Amino acid sequence: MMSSVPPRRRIPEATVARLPVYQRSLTELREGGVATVSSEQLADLAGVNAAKVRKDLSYLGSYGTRGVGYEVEYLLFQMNRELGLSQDLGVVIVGMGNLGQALANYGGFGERGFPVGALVDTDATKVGNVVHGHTVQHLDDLEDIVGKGRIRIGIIATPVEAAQNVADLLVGAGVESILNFAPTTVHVPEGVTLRKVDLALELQILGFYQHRDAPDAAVEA
Amino acid sequence: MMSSVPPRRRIPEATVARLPVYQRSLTELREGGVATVSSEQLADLAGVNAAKVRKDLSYLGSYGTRGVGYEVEYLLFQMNRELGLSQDLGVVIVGMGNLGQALANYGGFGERGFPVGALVDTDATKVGNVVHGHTVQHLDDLEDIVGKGRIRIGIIATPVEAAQNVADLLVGAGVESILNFAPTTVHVPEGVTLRKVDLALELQILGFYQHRDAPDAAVEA
DNA sequence: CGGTCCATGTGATTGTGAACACGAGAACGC
DNA sequence: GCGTTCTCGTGTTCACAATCACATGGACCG
Ligand SMILES: NC(=O)c1ccc[n+]([C@@H]2O[C@H](COP(=O)([O-])OP(=O)(O)OC[C@H]3O[C@@H](n4cnc5c(N)ncnc54)[C@H](O)[C@@H]3O)[C@@H](O)[C@H]2O)c1
Ligand SMILES: NC(=O)c1ccc[n+]([C@@H]2O[C@H](COP(=O)([O-])OP(=O)(O)OC[C@H]3O[C@@H](n4cnc5c(N)ncnc54)[C@H](O)[C@@H]3O)[C@@H](O)[C@H]2O)c1
Repeated sequence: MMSSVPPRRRIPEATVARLPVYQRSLTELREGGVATVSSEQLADLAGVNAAKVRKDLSYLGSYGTRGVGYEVEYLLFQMNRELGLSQDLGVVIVGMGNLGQALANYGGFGERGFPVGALVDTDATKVGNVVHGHTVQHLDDLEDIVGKGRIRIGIIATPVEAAQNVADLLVGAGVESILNFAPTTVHVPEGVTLRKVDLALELQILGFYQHRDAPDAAVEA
Repeated sequence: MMSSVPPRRRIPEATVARLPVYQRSLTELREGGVATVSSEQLADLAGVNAAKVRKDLSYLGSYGTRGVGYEVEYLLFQMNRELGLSQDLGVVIVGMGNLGQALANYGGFGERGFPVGALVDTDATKVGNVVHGHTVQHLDDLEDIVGKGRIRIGIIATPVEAAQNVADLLVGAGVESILNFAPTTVHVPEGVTLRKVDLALELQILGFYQHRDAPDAAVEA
């Protein structure tokens, strides 16, 4: 059959990054029993300006009502469809150290459509442990784990030295999206989406602006 | 005396976000005993292209040698100066749950010039505990903690409900930079820099592209 | 049923960052 | 000391994102 969703205009990357924020705000509104919302209200909740909200939402289609606003329920449905929330994408976390365990214990991923399907490590003292209901498995079994567990996304929470190797193994096992927490550059083949989260880097950016705004503070002992 | 550092051109935000990546790569090169590096080599290490590296570095000044490359040691010195690494900025982590503890146990922040100076929570069963050498203190004492500890940056690792309140308290205590991990929008007054890290949002972005590239996978049960 | 109101949706404009191409200039060999 | 070679530094061009401004069209009232 034909594709049921006609290929709308391509959605700009910057907009894609904001859609989940709107989605979160809309979900809160729905919980609160709010039926309709204006672009201005939504902008305030999401921390952006109203014009941007309207432009962003327009990429999804014309789901608002002029003079009134957007119906929360309907807009949320359309957004979830566009974001692909209709299907859950299983996640494997590689590296069960401080960070990996915190991530594994966090319930927020499953709630948002990303159930943690498997946990992996190489350390013999960690393999076999149960974390948040999942038994930690060995990296050597990654291919099986990913294949059988319908895993679509990999999270790298290993030390820097192992990151590239783990990424290669994830790709080899069929994972198409990777989120990397190790503070290093990893390369992936085309077709695989990689995003990185570097917490120390975030602090450095904050530090830069603080330094810039008050450079003389450095003088003070 | 006059300002020793003449106000060079304003550095674009996108460049600021990349400088720490270069810095990290340069540090690795220095460890490896490499004396000079070309923009192309550095680009490869940082995962960007050579032209961007040159442009970015040019905002710091002309520290390269044409036909040769950049002297690692000297460039690193200049970069650290620009990034303000000469002075350490103390960090307070608010919320000692899964994530907060993982952050507190992480040694990478101190190494990069951001020593964790204090840990804070409200839960009576957590206050008084020692995590990674720091005694967890109560949120009520935040103002004292920030003032006496020369804390300049606050990290919010509390549940969503508490995030805005904690941010307000941090600002009230004199913190000028905040890194927020709670998946919610928090507002801060002008003059305070806020950055957010939303891990579920990162997964949603990955999920979007995966959904887009293979939308029919949704059909498959 | 016509008029008014009001927030959306979107073309136009402005601003910012990425990519490109090439001139500038330092090292090195002859 | 001259020419060659190599890589930086940067002006220019192109692409994309933010912002603006207003026409559009549905809702609602009388
Ligand atoms: N903990 C934090 O808050 C934090 C913050 C920022 C960045 N990071 C980064 O996240 C990564 C993990 O940090 P952490 O504090 O959890 O470190 P950690 O040392 O506590 O844990 C690392 C885990 O990875 C496992 N491991 C090592 N090699 C592996 C491999 N090849 N395959 C699978 N597992 C492997 C180890 O056995 C260990 O359990 C590091 O790269 C760190 O720089 C952590
Ligand atoms: N754990 C993760 O991997 C993870 C991932 C993504 C996002 N987050 C977000 O990070 C935040 C923390 O997550 P978590 O898993 O550590 O939660 P958690 O429930 O384990 O810990 C929250 C901690 O904050 C403390 N707290 C509550 N109110 C406080 C207040 N007003 N002041 C100070 N402390 C307070 C609690 O006592 C608790 O110790 C949440 O907003 C969560 O959504 C966590």
